[in-house]
Amino acid sequence: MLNEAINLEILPEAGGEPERRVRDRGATERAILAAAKGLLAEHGFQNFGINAVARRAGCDKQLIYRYYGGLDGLVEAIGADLGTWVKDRIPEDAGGMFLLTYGDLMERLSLLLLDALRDDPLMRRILAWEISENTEQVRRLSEARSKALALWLERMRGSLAPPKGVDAAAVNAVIIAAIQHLVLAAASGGQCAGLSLKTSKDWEKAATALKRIVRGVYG
Amino acid sequence: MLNEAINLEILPEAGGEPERRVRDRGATERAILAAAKGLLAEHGFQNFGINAVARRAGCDKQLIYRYYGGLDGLVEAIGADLGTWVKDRIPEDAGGMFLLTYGDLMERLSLLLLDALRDDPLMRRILAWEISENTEQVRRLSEARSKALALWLERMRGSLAPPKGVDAAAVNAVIIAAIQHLVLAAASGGQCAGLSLKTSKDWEKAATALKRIVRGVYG
DNA sequence: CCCCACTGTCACCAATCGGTGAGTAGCGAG
DNA sequence: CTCGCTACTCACCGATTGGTGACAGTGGGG
Repeated sequence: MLNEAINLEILPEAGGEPERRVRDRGATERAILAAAKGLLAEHGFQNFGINAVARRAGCDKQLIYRYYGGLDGLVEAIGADLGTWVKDRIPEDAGGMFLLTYGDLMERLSLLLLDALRDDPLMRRILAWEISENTEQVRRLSEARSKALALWLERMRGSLAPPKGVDAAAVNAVIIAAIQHLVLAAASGGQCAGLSLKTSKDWEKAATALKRIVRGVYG
Repeated sequence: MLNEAINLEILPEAGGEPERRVRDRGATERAILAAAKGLLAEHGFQNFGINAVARRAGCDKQLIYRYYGGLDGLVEAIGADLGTWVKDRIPEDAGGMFLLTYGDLMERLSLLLLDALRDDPLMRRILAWEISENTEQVRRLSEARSKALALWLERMRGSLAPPKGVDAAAVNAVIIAAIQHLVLAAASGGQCAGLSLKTSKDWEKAATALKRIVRGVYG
């Protein structure tokens, strides 16, 4: 009743807006995906639902069920999109750089990852989601993300080998953990463990500390 | 209607349970607080709401409004409780240990923090919450948590001074970030950046890597 | 031309949410 | 015993959730 009244009032002549949704499935699918990604990036997974996505995409939620098979399928589609993260973020000249030692490499990689995460809200939200929930939905997404990350690292690593006597896998995991948490904490609270992370000067300090740590283990 | 039916079916004789809630405000308040903490620890902040807490506490949600002024007040009460975290977790003999260098201290602190977080589900959930949302609710909680942590660190530090030429605050923040993220990732996905974190053997590897990192910066 | 598949819309469902106002039950003071 | 305070419960509110079935408009192929 109410909805009817509102629609009748708003729809017929909304000031020369696009008079009617064009019948273009592809465009609609893209709009839905974009809406989902935007919603996730801007507001996180808290109020992420069918209704919200449909509202933002400007279409009926029924279409989400039809085209993606529901939220799960939509999330999976986002995960598939995540594969492009690598090539969007990789500086292609990485191979041509003068990375003499494994320490050089890891220092550079750490800072690159830090910056990449720092200006990728969607990836951050997914990361946070991954940490807060453990549903099948999230697990799929997480898998896609971690695969993208692994690919990125692998590609950057090239032929450089880690120093012997160090469990590089474990050490790198710890370093990556630090980077991810720093970025997440900064994005939500502006600080981490008492260290403010707002201004670029703050970030310089953090980056310096990170470099020092990497150099400490890898020389 | 439905609720009525269910209540009539379950409440009157649930196998010799306490026949009736005793009129004891203090006990009820404690029950509510415990329910909230348990709910948060077990299922996270996702389905954390008035209804869920009241259901678990076995009382009407109205009481939560009356005694705590709603969810916000309840969360605040949880935050206040967090102050006790320190004395529950601190090995009191810490001052008597042979911590000769700042590196010794930080190594020990790192491992202690790692273990403390590893078996404190509530603290982990709060940490995750802190990272995923930025409401006033969470901010208060976060403040309480970070104060507890700071107190803990301060108490452990004693009179040992960090080495000169190192931004200890920043470096420690990075280390703490790493620890927190490792524990969070492990608790939700069982791994971090490809490093499995399930068995105690896995954790030994992580701890070794962490030690190596700490020693790398602080010698 | 008509028909049918496809795109999109709408109305409705049960369930749950946070929140509130009104009422009941028990205990202690007078 | 009665009164009144307090602990507690209940019934309801509007809003929103995920989900479904029926319908409308359109365009292309027979």
